[in-house]
Amino acid sequence: MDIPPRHSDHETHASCALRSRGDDCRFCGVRHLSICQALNVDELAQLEKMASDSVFEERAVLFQEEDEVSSVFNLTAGVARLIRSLPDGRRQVTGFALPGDFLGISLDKTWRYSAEAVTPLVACRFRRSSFEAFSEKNPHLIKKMHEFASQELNMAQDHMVLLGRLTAEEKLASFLVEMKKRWARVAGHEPGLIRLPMGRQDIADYLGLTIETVSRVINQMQRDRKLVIVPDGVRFVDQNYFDDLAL
Amino acid sequence: MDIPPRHSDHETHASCALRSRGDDCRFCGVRHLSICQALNVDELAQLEKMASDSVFEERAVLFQEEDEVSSVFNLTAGVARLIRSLPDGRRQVTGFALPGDFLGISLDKTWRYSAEAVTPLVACRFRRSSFEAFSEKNPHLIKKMHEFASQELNMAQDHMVLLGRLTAEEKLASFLVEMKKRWARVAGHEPGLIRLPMGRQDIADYLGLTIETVSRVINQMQRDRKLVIVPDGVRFVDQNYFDDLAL
DNA sequence: TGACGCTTTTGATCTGCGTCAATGCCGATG
DNA sequence: CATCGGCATTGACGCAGATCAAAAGCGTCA
Repeated sequence: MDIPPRHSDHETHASCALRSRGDDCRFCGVRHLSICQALNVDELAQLEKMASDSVFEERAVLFQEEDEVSSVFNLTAGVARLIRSLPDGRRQVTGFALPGDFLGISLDKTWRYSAEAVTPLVACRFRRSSFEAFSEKNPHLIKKMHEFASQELNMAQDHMVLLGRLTAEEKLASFLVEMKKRWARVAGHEPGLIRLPMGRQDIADYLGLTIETVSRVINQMQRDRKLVIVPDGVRFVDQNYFDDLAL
Repeated sequence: MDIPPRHSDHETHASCALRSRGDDCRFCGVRHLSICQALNVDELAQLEKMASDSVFEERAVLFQEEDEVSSVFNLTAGVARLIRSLPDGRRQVTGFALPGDFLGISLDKTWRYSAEAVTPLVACRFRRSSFEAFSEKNPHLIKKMHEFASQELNMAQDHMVLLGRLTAEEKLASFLVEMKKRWARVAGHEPGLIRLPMGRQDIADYLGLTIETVSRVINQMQRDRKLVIVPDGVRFVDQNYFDDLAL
């Protein structure tokens, strides 16, 4: 793959290979998953004029907690971790963003979390000011954003139950079932494989556990023939076991 | 006035004494706190025609998880707990609703959590169908609802950090600081008093702890002269202690 | 006034998961 | 191919908070 010249830190602009949206929003692979589903072809064409594809390499920082929101992002390829940090270094991963997910749904002035690329990723980027102006003129886009935010709120509440009331084994089972469901929505995934591109530490910080506990529980599940660990993820052997344990 | 079906034997209709909105939304005590702040007097008058005050007594159930959303509520007086339950009885309190809070912001078809009155409470009630129709015609109301949902999402993410990464002492400190801030916005609160109308079990289920731990930590704080426990709440003695510990 | 029911507090003990430490694994690099 | 650095795994041990149990407080009611 050819690597384009860098513009800032680890960010680059889209080359053909990683270009997911392509040159035409109408043929965007995540259009039906993303907030763009609210738009007709005309509106899509208008929005496209404001968009620029951005490519981030692994570990690149999309934005930091407290930063001003100068751009919002529509993820088209790759995975990002969303992080809240405490002054002493403790971290909570509040979520993982997958293709089709929108970052900046709240239209707040500053980011309340950081986002980092877990894998190389591509995002459709809008300047906040342009995007906000466009949404002002398209109430049904606001409505769609509200639907997406509501969905996120529901997921956040699910996650509160997980963090507050589940055991380590239940947390892992819920996480794996969640990832299985979410990958199933993404075009081009291999059914059966549950991709886990994030490291054990990210999983631990997502589930309110330590890396050691995550490792122990997953490996115990493998020993008990509930799953097999494969490169880049896991495969379920005993789906019922997971369905019974998961939230 | 046409009233939607009741969910609970404990529900009654508003009497003068508990009536908070009164007969005129323009003079509503929580108007400036609630989504109604998005509306001008004309719109307010229209919305008022669709509203009915509902009074719930302590422990009354406003609605249950999985129920169809037939009404949405704008809390005008009192406190509610919002609960997600697991099949085996474990509970997570996902939040406490205070005056000015809106229940039903997501416009989902079914409730994702239950709501129960912690104190006697009054809510301005709208049939979902009417409210949704009204919001369709008033895009700036949708925008305001989106702002409120975004704010809730931020609070939910804060709470994930609390549940996943704070110690019991830090959780209690954060909770008390949060309640102090939230009561400060409600008209008629006594400054200095942090009202805790919810029981220890509710606090425990909110913080992902047991009732015993909540009791022990609060009483230890009192022994250490960080706060004093008073009827219906606590008072801070050492504000710095709480500011340092809280999220 | 005393008995009842419910919530809170307090004490004793237990345990799930964290902490600390070592080892293993694997891809990158010279 | 050997070395290195980052991540994952595994084991031994400790502790924060859960569990179990009992007592104390407190509002209600006959």
